[in-house]
Amino acid sequence: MSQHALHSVGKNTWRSLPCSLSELRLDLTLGCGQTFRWRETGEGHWTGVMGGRVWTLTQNEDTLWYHVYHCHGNPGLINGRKRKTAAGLKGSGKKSKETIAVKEEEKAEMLDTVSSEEDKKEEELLRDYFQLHVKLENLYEEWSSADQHFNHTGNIFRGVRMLRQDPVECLFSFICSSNNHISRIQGMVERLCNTLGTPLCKLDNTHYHDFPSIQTLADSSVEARLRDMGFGYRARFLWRSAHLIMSTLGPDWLYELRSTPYLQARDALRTLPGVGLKVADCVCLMSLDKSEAVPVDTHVWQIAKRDYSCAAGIGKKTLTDKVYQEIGDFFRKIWGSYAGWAQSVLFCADLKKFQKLKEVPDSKR
DNA sequence: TATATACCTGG
DNA sequence: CAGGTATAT
Repeated sequence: MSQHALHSVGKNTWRSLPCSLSELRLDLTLGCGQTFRWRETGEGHWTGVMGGRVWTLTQNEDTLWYHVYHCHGNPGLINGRKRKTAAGLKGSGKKSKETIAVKEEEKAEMLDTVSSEEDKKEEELLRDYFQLHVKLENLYEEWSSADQHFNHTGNIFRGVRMLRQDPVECLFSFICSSNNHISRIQGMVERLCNTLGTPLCKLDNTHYHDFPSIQTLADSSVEARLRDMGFGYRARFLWRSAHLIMSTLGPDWLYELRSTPYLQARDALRTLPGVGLKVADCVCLMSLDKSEAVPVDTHVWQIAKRDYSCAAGIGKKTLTDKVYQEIGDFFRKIWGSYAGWAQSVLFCADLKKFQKLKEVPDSKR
């Protein structure tokens, strides 16, 4: 029997949020390369780590379903206090027969209170992670009326949504992404977590770990260990960035960039080794609330030239800082303050693994 | 300000 | 060559 939760089997352990497929498509949103931590563990079931817990998510037409694992030894925290598990409470309630009735009632109540607090917190964590307060359908409408090409692609690729990721995970994952492809980045991030992250729980022989802390990444042994794990020259970038943050910038520095204006935050990130314009924009867009940040890689550059006849950098071999900025400005002019979100839709639509979605269904031929 | 080149590793 | 960055010219 599968330890990964299946919605068809254990419905009572699942909670839900109303959410349509045009507001969120899990397969596209979790598989388009903005995060490297989610795997499809069952048909339409996505399992990953978020907010220090292990989750499985699935959805149907109008509902997002989620299951949170509360594994033994890692019960999660409530206001810094350990969650009281049903198992723990039962264990302490075996003293005398007479008191059992009362005690059980008290405990049931306590468990209720505790778990409803916990439920609320988990729901909030999920809403925050998927930024559900942002009405994606409305944005698609705006982008579509401003842009014919988006109108076409957006109709096929609905529900591609920016995540609000943890800045530490986002930064160090994207330092791994330079001159690299998704499948290898996924493997690297997985090894990073498995070796240096706090273990959370084990499901069907898969161990889930939290993303390592900056403190852990700043340890002097890290560069060599990562090199041994096949990180190549990125091992040094990771360690040096972590070390710079711990020794000079301070552990809160990254989080404070959430309330710093976009260009200022991007420049700040670029002072870290291994962080250029592209990586800085990814971190800005995907974890620092900068919806206008447009990460321009060679792929997005192609899209600008091919689908928008964008003249920026035409005839140039490499993406200079100047051309990079021009392409971002070009898209911001079309799409406005959520340009980064729009860019991710087109980026997603261009990925090889999603090309099959572009095939017209037989019924429409 | 703008190219060229090296950098790790694996598909 | 791949969803770049740092360095030297």
